[in-house]
Amino acid sequence: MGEAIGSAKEAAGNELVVAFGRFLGAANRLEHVLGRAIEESCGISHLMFEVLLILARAGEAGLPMRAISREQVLTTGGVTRLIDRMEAAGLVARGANPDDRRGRMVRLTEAGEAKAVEASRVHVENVRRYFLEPLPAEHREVFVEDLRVLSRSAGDAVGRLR
Amino acid sequence: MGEAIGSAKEAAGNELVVAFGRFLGAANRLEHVLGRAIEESCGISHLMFEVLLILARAGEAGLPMRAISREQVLTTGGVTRLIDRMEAAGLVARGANPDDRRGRMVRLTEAGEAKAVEASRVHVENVRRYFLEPLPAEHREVFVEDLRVLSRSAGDAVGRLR
DNA sequence: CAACAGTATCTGAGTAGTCAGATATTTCCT
DNA sequence: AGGAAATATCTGACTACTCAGATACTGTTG
Repeated sequence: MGEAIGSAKEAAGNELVVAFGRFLGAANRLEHVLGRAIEESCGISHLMFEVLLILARAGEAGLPMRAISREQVLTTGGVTRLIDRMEAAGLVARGANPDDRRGRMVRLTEAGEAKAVEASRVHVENVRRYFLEPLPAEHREVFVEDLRVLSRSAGDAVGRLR
Repeated sequence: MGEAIGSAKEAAGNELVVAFGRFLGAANRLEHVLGRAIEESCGISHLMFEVLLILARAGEAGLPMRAISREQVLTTGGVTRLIDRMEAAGLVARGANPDDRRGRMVRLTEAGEAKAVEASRVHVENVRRYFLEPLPAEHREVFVEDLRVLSRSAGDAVGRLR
């Protein structure tokens, strides 16, 4: 029975597909534990952290909700509820969208900005300490470029798939 | 305010950390849509698919539940419930563990094996079509090795972080 | 071997997402 | 302008996880 799977993979795929599968799993687990780490030291979920970063980039005026659901792996309903919680926690504020009265703008509060900075520090530090520094030295340079290509290719694939 | 984040990242990190962050997000989204694709064409969730593969590798005797929660991003409680559903769907069966009467063994049913093969085909085909084939030709070869290093490094990081 | 710490699984309660449908507003077409 | 189709957000009902605590067994240690 193991053979059945093995041969299905052999027939349709190759080394690369298998390596890719393992790799996606590993990346996922890593993001998972990095998210946990932020949660424990900063008290915000991984998704909240991503939203804080998105809003920090957006500046003073903030963004409509829809912009957040587009950048995230979250439905619009999920964004509504996530922003509800972040608003309750004082990290963001909702306001009217002057250009479109269906929509609303979300922007960081002061506390939200502070939390974004704090969580970024923790996150960057974790990535460095637990992933980058232990990386075999001969790979560190090569990876910058590969990571870019991988990110872009993965993004393209996501676009094609949905 | 965008500056605050920017400089926090600059201070603690570098190109690599930023590239890495974008990349992790992209990998995650990709796994997410690949999971969706399987769900739509095979009627099983992403996690069920992973469990099917794990059990297919394990062979006739199956595995104790604990082995599954170790390979997955799932708590033991989550595994109990996932296996409950898979059992209800006829994909796996639970049995006694002769070596340890606290635990139970989980193994694939015939239907589970068939589903594993079916879902593997779909998944491999999706990875090839949407990710690998569009990959710039000059990267395809290089990546096999890099993916391995990345998978291992990510796995190590996960181990260190938790 | 009795007690106790440890491990495997299950379960009740709580939380965070999904989906589908409601509402308000905009956009586009004629 | 008038009305249909599209879009932005919110909500109720549902699902699938987590956490903590219960139960049952195992392994260790004095």
